[in-house]
Amino acid sequence: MFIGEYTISMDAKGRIAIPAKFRALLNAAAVVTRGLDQSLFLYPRKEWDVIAAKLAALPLSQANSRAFARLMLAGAFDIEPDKQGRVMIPEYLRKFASLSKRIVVAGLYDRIEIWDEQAWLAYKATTEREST
Amino acid sequence: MFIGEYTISMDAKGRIAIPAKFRALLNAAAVVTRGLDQSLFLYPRKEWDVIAAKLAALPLSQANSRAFARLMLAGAFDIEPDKQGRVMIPEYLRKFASLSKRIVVAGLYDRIEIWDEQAWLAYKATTEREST
DNA sequence: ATAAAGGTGGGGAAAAGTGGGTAACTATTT
DNA sequence: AAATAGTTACCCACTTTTCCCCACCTTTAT
Repeated sequence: MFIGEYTISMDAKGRIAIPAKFRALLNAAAVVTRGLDQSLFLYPRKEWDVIAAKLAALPLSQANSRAFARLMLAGAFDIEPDKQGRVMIPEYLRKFASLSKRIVVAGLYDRIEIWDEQAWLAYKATTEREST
Repeated sequence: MFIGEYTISMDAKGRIAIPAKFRALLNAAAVVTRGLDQSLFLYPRKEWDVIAAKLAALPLSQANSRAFARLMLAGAFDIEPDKQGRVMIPEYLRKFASLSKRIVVAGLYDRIEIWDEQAWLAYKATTEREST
């Protein structure tokens, strides 16, 4: 199970080092895709296969579920860590999540989310404010 | 069952020594999370698994339940005691509970709470005043 | 009173994270 | 088809963090 939040940095080449705790659970094969709230979702290959099947099964009749499925399926990208355990995030996904140097990687049970630090802090601040 | 209240200290490396009475009940696997009122909750692995499964089952499509699950899951952290029975509290959780050197660890039936001593004393003072 | 167990502090080795040079590979252009 | 430019990934070097281990101090139990 993925839990916890880590602040790491993305280098000039668009590489990020997946935290060691997560790396162990990915067995060297994962899929990144566009997520919700300006974040990226990263799934282990096996999980992704299940998710993709579910997305494909969503009713075509509803505009919002169709849009959601399209967002995630079309944006998906296979990644493999290099020998140092780092992964390359493709340019279009970096742009989608407006990733800059400081990145937050969060474990959310069956997936990992990748955020720009600023966006993450802003998101946390607003949700904390709302829930009090 | 966790009972009792202990005052211990956190060292410069962010480590705290879980009281021996509690350590026995954790069987070397636990999860810390953001608690209520500026405290942290520490659950044995089994207890946590139940909570996490519930959080993961919340609908991803709804913004508020998504936010709740995010904060709770990303805020959680797997801890393993070192050979001396101490655990490292990650920086973001230390900050969340404003932990400084003096720490209070309290047993609350199925979980352990971790407080900064000042916050604990302040909390106790107000609740005692209110209940008389 | 003495021994044993629990708590505290810190040095140092190992692991994780970071940055950048360079070779290999792809694609595009002439 | 060859040349060039651009991208990818392997490798090395360096910094930071984590964790193991030892030493010592305090408390509890016999």
